Amino acid sequence: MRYWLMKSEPESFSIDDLARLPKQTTSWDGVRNYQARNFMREMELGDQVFFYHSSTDPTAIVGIAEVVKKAYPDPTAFDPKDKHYDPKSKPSNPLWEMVDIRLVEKFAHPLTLEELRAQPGLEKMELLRKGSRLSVQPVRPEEWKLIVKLAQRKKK
DNA sequence: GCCAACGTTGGC
DNA sequence: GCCAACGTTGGC
Repeated sequence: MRYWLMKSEPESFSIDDLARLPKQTTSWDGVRNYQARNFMREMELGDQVFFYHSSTDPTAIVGIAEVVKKAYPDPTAFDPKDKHYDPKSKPSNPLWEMVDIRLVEKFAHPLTLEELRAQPGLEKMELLRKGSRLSVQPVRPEEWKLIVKLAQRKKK
């Protein structure tokens, strides 16, 4: 099983939005970056995903989701009225794909980017790399375990 | 194939 | 709101 991190701006879609959905499941549509798409193609059922809130205050890992459907064509790419429409993607030859994820756990205490940066052992995390913009990225198992432990330990 | 221009992401 | 970093586009 592999571990991942996916970013979302909470103003468009937050972990609370995910929690409110039927079956607490959503399709991760709208990704228009080849590297991010390729990572989604690698995802297997049961893979675990950190849910990250970007462009907010504070930015933070706010919970865990899991992959419940493997990569399949993203229909928003076919819709001219959709914000993420891409005429290069045809139903006969889809360019963009998405996976479905289901909420596993919302952290009682989100781990902020600032806290992650200060944490020994996470220096190599893609999320913390300067200029990193990848919205779907792999997380190393040791990083995953450390972050989960921190989230459980954290008390205010 | 190079690279300047442009649009976007996302932390601050 | 600013702007650095990044990915993509398109002229040459």
